[in-house]
Formats: sequence, structure tokens, C-alpha cells
Amino acid sequence: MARKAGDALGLYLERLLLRSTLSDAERQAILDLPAQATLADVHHDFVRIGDKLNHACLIVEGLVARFAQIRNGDRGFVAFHIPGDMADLHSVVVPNITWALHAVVPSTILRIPHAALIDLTVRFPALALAFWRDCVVDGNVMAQWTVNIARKDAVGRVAHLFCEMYYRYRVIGLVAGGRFPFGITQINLADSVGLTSIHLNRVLKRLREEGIATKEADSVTILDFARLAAVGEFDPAYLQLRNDHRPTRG
Amino acid sequence: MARKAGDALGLYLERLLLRSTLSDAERQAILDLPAQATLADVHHDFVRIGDKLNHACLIVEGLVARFAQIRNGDRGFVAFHIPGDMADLHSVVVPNITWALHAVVPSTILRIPHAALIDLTVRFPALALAFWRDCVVDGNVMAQWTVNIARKDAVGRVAHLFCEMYYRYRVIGLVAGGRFPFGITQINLADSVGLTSIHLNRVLKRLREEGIATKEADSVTILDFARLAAVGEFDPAYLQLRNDHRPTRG
DNA sequence: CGCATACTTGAAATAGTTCAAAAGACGTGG
DNA sequence: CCACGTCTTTTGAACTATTTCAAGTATGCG
Repeated sequence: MARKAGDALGLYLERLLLRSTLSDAERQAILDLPAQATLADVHHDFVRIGDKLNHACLIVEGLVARFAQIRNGDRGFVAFHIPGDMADLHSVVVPNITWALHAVVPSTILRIPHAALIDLTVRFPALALAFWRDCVVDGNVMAQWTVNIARKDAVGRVAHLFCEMYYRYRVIGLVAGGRFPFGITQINLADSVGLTSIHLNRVLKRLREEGIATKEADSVTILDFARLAAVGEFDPAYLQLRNDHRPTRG
Repeated sequence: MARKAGDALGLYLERLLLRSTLSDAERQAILDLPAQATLADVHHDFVRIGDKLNHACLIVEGLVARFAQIRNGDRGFVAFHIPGDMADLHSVVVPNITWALHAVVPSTILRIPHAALIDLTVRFPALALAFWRDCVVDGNVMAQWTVNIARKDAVGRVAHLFCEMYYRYRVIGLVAGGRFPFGITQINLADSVGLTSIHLNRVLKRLREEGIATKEADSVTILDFARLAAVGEFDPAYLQLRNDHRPTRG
């Protein structure tokens, strides 16, 4: 079940191929990237605001959140990263960190030097486009979160998030019987949808009682996806999970 | 006062140079981009969800919002674009549009073919990085909006937005005496901070009565920036307005 | 002048927060 | 393996920021 760190670059290559078409040489260049595996303990902030990074973090195993803190100590999560995500690929072009990374569960991280990634963009323009594309999709997801929090009620926000994570986990083969790993506390989940943990608890209760979805200690189980998607007004288009971005070249 | 469309590519070059270092040849390549100017009437959605674009939109004059609509008709704005912004640069790598563009005031748009932009990324790797970098900063701004809406009260959200727009307009030389152009209706402003227009109106009243900032029909005037920034918990780091992204090459 | 759109204000309703407390889960050390 | 402390989940009750509903005023345009 546990993925070995050695598989990790293959996992990332699969991620890129989900949205970009790459030649054999380009694929091999990804697999040949230098990388160093590290572990992040649960609730450890392994990238902090103000850091100046020289490496990007590929999530191999676990669950990571990107977040900021406001003055009263409240946290606002802006993204989740699951295995196969390069959680701060954006740091390659903007190394001054304004968003921290937090291990929601114990996680395995592969550090990849910026220099190696930049070198690939020079040697392979298609990889520059692929990296850029993945950052754009990451932005799409954040935009969707903004709309959810701004314009949907508490149940809709949670429902939408569950749908999103369901799709994302399914792509990496970690959904089985409507269930996917999501060992997040209700406190952290509340931070990701802009609610208090108390109210989040009541939302989960309602989804459970209505037979739509349940949250266990280490996972989420979706019982009725159609209703969940309806409640969350979910449309997966923004996740760009099909490879149809081939540019219209002149 | 009005900018001519011919200046527009120079305006965009300035934007890129704000965060990226470019050679003479790279600068010239930007200035030589093919482009076609168009006008967008006020409240016209000139890019719609589901479109498949083959050009990107540079804002030359005016104010544009990126948004999505939810089922009950409510809109959620996720970004504002001011002159010099390539509002949908991300469409170069993800041409399947999931976010519409709306002219908040009558706006002049310069359409630049994707093919020409992709061609530049192949010829000049530094331009690929520059475009990618600008999309990452755009994502930073969305992430900040998410935190604001998720974790700040109504006054804090509006205060933060005014601070952000103040900084962004200052960079393009459109702030004078604490005043910058912002001819947005209260309805649209409410859509950008996740409030109803009625409550937004009360927030503006309060900022006005406390002598912090005023909203006029076509502009915002900041009377006391220090207090506005304190109320909004504003820190401009996420806007990345300094050019210090030179990669640490091996 | 008249209509449409945007702004302003008030009063009632409510979704979500805050405060408070108890019950369950989990690991650690005795 | 039991006792203890810590962290998380759950529930209740009071409170409040924001919404909703409603009406009236300004502003601009044909």
C-alpha cells in the first residue's frame, strides 16, 4: 500500500501527462530529476512564510495544506496537496514564500532543486509549458475555493470540497468504494472552508444523517455522489483532468 | 489621460519587467507581438465559461473582473484586472475556459494570439519563466482573497481589497493623492468580497465615517492608509512587486 | 419627463459564531 | 494494563454579524 519514494518521480510524471503531452526525452528528463526524500511529522509546518526556497516539494505520501495565518491566530487554508502534487512548484519562479506548507498527516516529501527544474525548462520548452500549466490549474482550484467560500452556505462548501478531493484521489487510484484517505481533523477541515470547527461538526452530522457522505478519522466515504455534487454545485471542469490542451499552433 | 492601444505592449513589458529580468531581444520580442485592439462595453462578459480561446486578453484601459456564477445567479469574483494585466494569460496553457471575464467599466482589450505567445516561450526560455511567474503571482492574489473571505470580517475584507488595489494602481502610476480609479458598482464590489451589496454599503459608510477611505462613483480615495492596512491586516508581500526572483542557478 | 439602475436606510430573520461542558480516542508511563 | 493527560469530537444555549425583505432617494439616460 505504501508508496516507495523511488516511485515518486514516476508519480509526478503521470501527473504531468494527465494534462500535457511529452516526448520520450522529456519524460526521461523528469524521471532523472535529482531528488531527496524527507519526512514531515503531522502538524509540522515544513515550509514557512518568509522562507527563500531553492527546492520544490513533491508530495509522495500523505496530505499537505497550503495556508496563511491572520493576526488572531486563525488559519486559512488555500489548497490541499495529495500524492503526485508538486505542492510549491510555483516557488521555482517565485522563491519568496508567502504561503506556508503544513503536513495534515505524516507525509513523505521529495525535495527537487529549483536549479534542476529551471534547467529542464531551458532544454525542453514543452516542460516549461507543462509546469506552467500545472500552476495554472492550481490557480483554478484556488479560484473555485474563493467562489465556494464567498457564495455557498456551509453544507455546500463542504460538499464541494469532498467532491473535489474525490475526483483528485480517483485520478491517483486511491478511491475504493466511494472512500478515499483524508485523515484531517475537523479543526483543519474547518480552516479549509472558512467555518468554525463547531459548525463544521454540525455540517458533517447533517451529511451523515442524510446518507450523503461520512467523515471517518482517516477517510471520507461518499454514499451518494449525485446528491453530494448537487448540494455542492460541483462541476469538475475546473480540475482540467483531461489532456486536451494541445495549443493551436500557427 | 487615455492610453493609446499602441502603448499597450509597452505597458505589458513594464509589467513583466517588474518581476523578471529580460534581455534586449526578449524585450523587443514582447513589443513585436501581434495584437488586435477591441472594446468591451460596460457589464459585457467578453470571455465566457466553456469558450475555447486562441488568444489572450491584455487590459489596456478600464477594469475587468474574472468570475463564476452559481446556480441561484449569484456571482463570485475571483480577480480584478487593471491596465497592464494579461487577464487570461493562463488560457495560453489551459485554453478551456472555466472563468468568465466581465468589463466592470468600459474597457479596451488587446487580443494576442496564443500561437505568438507560445512561439516566444520556445525561442526565449526566459519569457516562458516570466509568463509562468506572472500566472503564479495571479494565483498568490487569489489565495489571499480566499483567506480574506474565509477569515476576516466584512470591514477587513473591503479594507484589504482597497489596499491591494491601491498598490496595484500605484505601480502603473494611476494613484494621485491617495485616489485611484475604481468605477465599480457596489453590487460588483460586493461580489468581490463575498457580501451582499446592502451590507457592503454599510461597510463603506463606516469606512467613510471613520475617515479611513471613501468610495466615489468612479474612484476610491484612501484617507488614512495606515489605519486601512491595519483593519485589513494588509501585507503587500504576496503581490511580489519587487524584481528579486532571479533563480539560484547551479 | 419618465424609466432604469444604483445607492441608502430600517427592521426582522437567520446562518454561523462564541462560550461552555462533556464524552470519546489515543498514547505514554507507571 | 490501568491511570492520566491531551487532543478531538459532539452537543447545548446564547449571541451577533450578515442577510433578507421592504421602501425610499438619488442619478443618469433617451
